[in-house]
Parts: sequence; structure tokens; C-alpha cells
Amino acid sequence: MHTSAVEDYLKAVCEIGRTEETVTTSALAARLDVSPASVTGMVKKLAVMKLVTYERYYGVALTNAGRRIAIEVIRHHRLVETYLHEALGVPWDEVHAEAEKWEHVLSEDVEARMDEALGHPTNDPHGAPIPTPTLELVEPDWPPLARMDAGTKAVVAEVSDDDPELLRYVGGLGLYPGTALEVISSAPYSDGPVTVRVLDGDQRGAEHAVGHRAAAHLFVRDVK
Amino acid sequence: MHTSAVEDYLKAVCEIGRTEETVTTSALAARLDVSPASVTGMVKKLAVMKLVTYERYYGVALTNAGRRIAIEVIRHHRLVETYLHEALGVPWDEVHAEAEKWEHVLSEDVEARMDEALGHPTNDPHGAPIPTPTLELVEPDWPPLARMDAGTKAVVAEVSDDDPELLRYVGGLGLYPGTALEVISSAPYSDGPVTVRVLDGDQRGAEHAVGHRAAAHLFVRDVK
DNA sequence: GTTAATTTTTAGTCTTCCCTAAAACAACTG
DNA sequence: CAGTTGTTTTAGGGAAGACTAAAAATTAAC
Ligand SMILES: [Mn+2]
Ligand SMILES: [Mn+2]
Ligand SMILES: [Mn+2]
Ligand SMILES: [Mn+2]
Repeated sequence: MHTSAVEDYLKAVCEIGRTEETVTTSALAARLDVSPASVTGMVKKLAVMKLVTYERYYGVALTNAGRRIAIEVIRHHRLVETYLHEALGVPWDEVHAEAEKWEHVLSEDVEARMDEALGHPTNDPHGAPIPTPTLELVEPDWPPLARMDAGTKAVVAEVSDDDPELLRYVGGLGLYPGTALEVISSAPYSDGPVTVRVLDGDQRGAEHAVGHRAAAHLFVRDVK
Repeated sequence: MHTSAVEDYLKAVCEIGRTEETVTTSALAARLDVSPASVTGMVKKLAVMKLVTYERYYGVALTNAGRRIAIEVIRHHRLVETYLHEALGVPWDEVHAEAEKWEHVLSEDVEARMDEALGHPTNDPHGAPIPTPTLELVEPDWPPLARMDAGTKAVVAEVSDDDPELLRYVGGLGLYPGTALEVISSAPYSDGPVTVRVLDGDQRGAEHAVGHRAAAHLFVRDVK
């Protein structure tokens, strides 16, 4: 088996690779809250273990073996988040921190039982897709709310899950995955707020000014 | 916070202290599957942290601070075992290994939610008492079945939880905590089997010869 | 009451994962 | 294309937790 440090590194490579072309040492250091020198050291070990390919100054990429482990950990993480939320009522801003620990200790047997108990969910409480048991994962790249024009109707697809305060804020506005909304006004190239009307859920009809930072971490899919 | 190594040591001191007068280095080494030299090193660190008192060649004892941590970990362990068994249907011979890992990562919030979801259970699937939220724990020392005389009627109180094979064997005989039985024949000072009639549960009426090792790890309370 | 066997401790290492400070390198900038 | 800036690597260490081998203390055996 692998240490949880190894699992966290591989997961981070996978997650950064979702948006960035190349995964750099400093991007990993920032995400894992670790010094760049530590990343260099660990990445060299991962390369020896054939879990990543790595060329100095050119970044890191997962091998097939490394990707399998990364997706396994992501499956654990998102399944645990979903289980904590659905079965135990843990609020959506707290599940991430707990899952960050559980993902490393969950057995395959209990993973399967959670999946079964939940009826094989496809998305976690923040809208992110849960990898299949055979470790397939497609992560669509929804545009952030911040980039939508006034007049657009859209549905919340996914919210970044690692900032509890942001999640409480967004939740307070009634903007959960699946919630429909209409963009009232938007200031695309500034850092101003995006005003939306909520069309769904407990805040149905309400109009909210969504701060820029939140709008950048809230992803939507268009509705024709 | 403490490392899981620290938590495991404190738990082991507490558990050995349940039956033994003094907790020796070698007893800890055997239970934790670690060399005696490693135990000496760790125990010195625990003494510096004021979690145990320790005198060379005379063994280890928990301080109040150390006992609190130990019982907290035991509460986590037994609550997780119960939750896995009741809520997810994990068989009673598998819950221990999983709980051994989960006990170190469970937050107080999720602990409370599991407790609530289960209706504040008092005993884990093996019959061991679950410490209260305020960390009170009384562990009665039931006599083992191996020491019961022929003719005695008794109820299964607790079964050792760390040997899956033994649990499968005992479970196959229908002997779960709460099951009533009658001792048909017993060979107290030999290592022969104890023959019992099951008075309860799915094996009601059956007669079984319980092997000596199992009878030594199966604890009962008398019934008048 | 010595000697022998057992238990415990000391001494010296190893591995894993992280750190800081300084040197090396790559990429802009004018 | 020389200088500035930012990134990455090297060099040197540290904390945890474990190990082996050998010394010391305790206990058991003649
Ligand atoms: Mn993690
Ligand atoms: Mn999530
Ligand atoms: Mn443990
Ligand atoms: Mn148990």
C-alpha cells in the first residue's frame, strides 16, 4: 500500500491537471501547503515508483498506475462526502475536511457498501462526479458563473468544495447543485459581483448579488 | 493533537491494564507487534508528555490525561464497529480491522452523529461496553465460558474482537452477545472443549462442542 | 550465593516526510 | 543580449517511529 502523503500528491496532480496544461512543482507546493523543495523530493520518489513521469523544469504527469491510485482516492473522497451528507446529515461545508482523512483509510468493502446504501450516486454534495467502481472519471469543465452574460439562464453544476466559508455563503443564497438561476447583471472583466435571480429551491424568486470570488468558484451549465 | 501511534499505545496500556496488574514493556510489544526496544523509546516520550507514569523495570500506568485519550479512542473504536455493523451491514468479524483505522480520524461531530443515528448504543457488536460521551467506562470482568461448570445456565456477554477467524467460528455456532446457553459438560483444568446447548437465536436447541481457545475468549454472565 | 535465563534498556541506524537557505536555471524585459 | 525576476533544484537537517545488537538489571535455578 501507499502512504497517505503519496495518495495526496497523486490526487493533487490529477486535480491540478484538470485545469492546467502542465503541473508544476510550485502549483503542487501551493495546493499541498508544502515547500517547493519538498515537492521536488517527493516527485522524484513517485517517478522511481513509476507513478508519475517527471522532467526537471517541465512538470509532472501521472502514469496509468498513478492515475488509477489518484482516481481511487478521489472516488473514496467523494463517496465519503456524499455518505456523510446523506446518511449522517453532516452539512456540506464540513464534509470535505472529514473526507480528506477518511479517503485514506476506507476499505474497498466498506466503499462498496456505502455506494450501495446510497443507491450508486453519480455526484457528490458539491456536484463533482464520483468516479465509477471501475475508476472511470469524466470531469466536464463547466464555465464559472463569473463568466456568464446578463440574461443567461443556467443551472448550478458544481461548487468548489475546499473552502467552508464559501460553501456556507453560497448555501445561504440557496445555490446548490441543480438549482436553476438567471443572470440579471454581470461585470465580466471587473471583479464586481454577479446578480442572479434564483429560480428554484428554498430561495426561489430571490435576487442575490454574488461576490466575485464566489462567482469564480461556482460552476454552471447553460440552459437553452 | 496526537499521532495515531500515541493513541494506539495509550489504548494498549488501557486494555492490558484491564486484566494485568502491571503493564510491562514486553506485553505492550507483543500486543502492538513491535520490538521491546521500540516500546521503551515510545513510553519515555509518553512520560515526558505526562500521559503515562513510568518507572524503569516496573511498568507503565496511565495518568488522568492519558486515560482520557485512551478512552476517547476506545469510544471511537466501539462506536465505529457498531455503526459499520448496524448501518452498513459489515459482518462482525470485519468491523474490528476497519475501526482500528477509523478510530484515529473520526471527528467529534461525526462521532456524535453516529451515536445519535444508532440511538446511543451501550455495547458494540462483540458485547464490549461503549464509553459514554463524558468518557466514563466500566468494564466488568465476566468469567470465560471455559471456567463454567456443567449445568450452569448463562448468557453470552462478550467475545474477543481481534481474531476474525474466531469470530466466524463463534458466530457459526450462533453464540452472539445476549444468547442464552446451558453448559452440558466442561473439563475445567484440561484444554478440552466445553459442550453447550444454545437456548436462543437461530441455533436454538442445538448442542455444540466449543473448542478450548474459543471458550477462553467467550465471556458469559451467570443466570440464576 | 553464584550462575543461568529472562526482561528491559541503551546505543547506533534507518526510513519517511517535511523544512530552510542558497545555488542553478528559465523566462521576461527593455 | 544583458539584467532582472521568479521558479526549481541542491544541500543540509530535523522530528517520528521503527529496527538490530549488545549491555544491564531483574528473576529463576541450582
Ligand atoms: Mn487526504
Ligand atoms: Mn466534493
Ligand atoms: Mn488503531
Ligand atoms: Mn469490539
